[in-house]
Formats: sequence, C-alpha cells, structure tokens
Amino acid sequence: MEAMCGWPSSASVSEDEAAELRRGPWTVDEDALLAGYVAGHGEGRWNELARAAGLRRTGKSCRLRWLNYLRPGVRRGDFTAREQLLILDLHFRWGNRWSKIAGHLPGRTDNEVKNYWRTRVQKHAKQLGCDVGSRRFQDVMRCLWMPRLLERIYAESAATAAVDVSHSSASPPHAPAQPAYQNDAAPVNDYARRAEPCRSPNTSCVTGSSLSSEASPDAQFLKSNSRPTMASAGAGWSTEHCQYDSTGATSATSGDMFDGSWSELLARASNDDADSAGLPDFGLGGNGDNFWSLDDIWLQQLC
DNA sequence: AACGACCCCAACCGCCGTTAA
DNA sequence: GTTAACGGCGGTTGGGGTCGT
Repeated sequence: MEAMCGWPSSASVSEDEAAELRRGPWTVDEDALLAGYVAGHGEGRWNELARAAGLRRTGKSCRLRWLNYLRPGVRRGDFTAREQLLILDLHFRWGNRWSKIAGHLPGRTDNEVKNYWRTRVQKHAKQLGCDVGSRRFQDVMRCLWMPRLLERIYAESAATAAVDVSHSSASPPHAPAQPAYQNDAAPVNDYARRAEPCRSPNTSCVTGSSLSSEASPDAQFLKSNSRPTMASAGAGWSTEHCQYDSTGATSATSGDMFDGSWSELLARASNDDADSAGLPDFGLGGNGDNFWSLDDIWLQQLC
C-alpha cells in the first residue's frame, strides 16, 4: 500500500511534491511523526505542518488523520445506546449535519457518526424496503427503535444504580453537572420505563403532529403511550412539536427547538438524576447494536 | 480450504466559506 | 474587489475483514 500518487486538489504543492505525496492507510511511523509534531507545535496550518514534519502527505490528509484518529480523547468502538439515541434524535432535527451531531457526542467524530448512519441505519431502512428519509422509516425509528434504546439505557442504569447502592459507603462525591449532551448519566427513574414501544409497525404515522382525531387505533395507542412519556420527563412534550419537512429532517413548530425531543428527554433525565445515583459514563457502555436490532423488533412486531 | 458476497470504516474527493494579501 | 490558500464539511470509495456456501 505504498503507492505514490499526486493529489491534484492539494493546493500549494508543486508537481514534484505532488508526485511524492503518499496516499492510503497511514503507517505507525507516520502516526508517530504527526502526533509528535502536533504535540510540540499544536494543531492548524496543516499544509505547513505536513512539510515541516516531513510527512509526505497533504495538509488535508494530516488534519483528517489527526482529528479522526490521533487526537486525544477520540473514542473508538461501538456506539453506546445513549449515543445511538442521540444520533437518531439529532439527525431527525438536523439531517446530515454530521459535524454538528458529532459535536454532541464527546470523543466521536463526524466520520464515525456518518459511517454509523450509513452502515447501520440505512441498512435497516433498506431491509424494510423504504428510504431512510421516508416517513415510514422515521416512524419506525421514533416509535420502535428509540423507545427501545431508552429502555435499554434505563435497564443499564438501573443495574448500575443497584450496584452503586450496594457500595454506597464507598461512593465518591458526585461530579458537577456537565452540559446536557455531554453528560451521559442515565435516567434511573421511570422515564425510560414509561417509554413504551409502539405496538404496531404498520401505522403510517406515529408522530404527535400527525395524529389526528381520526387516527387509527394503532395511532391512538401510540399517541396515548408516547405523550405521557414525554410529559413525565418534564420535557414539555407537545403533539404539535415535530413535523417532518421534505428533506426528512424535523423542525420545531413551537417553542424551544429542543422541546420534547428524545435527546432532551435523555439529557433531562440524566440531569435530574445526576445527584441521586452513581451513573455510568459514556465509556462504560461498550454496546454494539447487537443488544437490540431493528431486525429483532421488526420480527417481534410482526409475530 | 477456497471462493464469492457482503459489510464496515478509514481515507479520499469535491465543494464551499473564510481570510489574508 | 479579486484571488489564492486554507480549513471544514458531507458524499463517496476502496480495501480488508467476515460470513456463508
């Protein structure tokens, strides 16, 4: 994998320099060179950095390698249930704003979030025979997938709390509350437990905004089950809250844009309990999406 | 064991906005 | 006002790994 190749898009390099630029996977030596140079000189001015460090890479390549792999604090591995819930919710609101979404997932990069979406979420949409931006798939996520994630988060945190109670005498003082999205403290009350999953995947619409008085029994069931969940979380849930626009993203139609969202539900639940229990950090999850898959829930709903 | 299909993810590509000369 | 350099972002791809036959 040592092929040398020019990179026409790279600016400020001569043809000779471009001809010597390396592409492809980074070697251990290159990583060490880049990490060492950044440690000593800081980030930024990537083209200059690449030359000064003796890396035969473009500045862009160096920047990408640093941000996605070498930067301290970069988390790798499977997304936790909380992270998955945040991704789903934030994507509802912002669409493919990967960098913005990743900004709310400490240690995660936009590339990782993007890959997760494309490999996991879009795969499920494909399996269901619908587009990932379709109303149907969004309904499935919002009414089946996300409640399950919340249930999982609750179950994990409850188990953790039980362990903490048994060791309460040794518990350290609680850390100060962190910003909502960076606080991965889990809900240990009944928020998640009340987030009953919808019972039917066949409903064509499960969002509050579209549940009319003529809604099907399924939809009525969904409405009656989802609303108390949000209300109990104090999230100001409104059935008028979300509407899907043509791009598949949601937009707030009243009040704060975070009002009534899944992520806020998670965040508020986390904050509410920040002083009441020992709570896991982001790094303690380690779950893949194997703990629960859309395949499983889909089969459960159909059977 | 060999092969092909599929999956996942690191890295690349192209575009756009910002900034400084 | 213009332009080049640069950084950032979202889309795309290629190759290694895994799984099934």
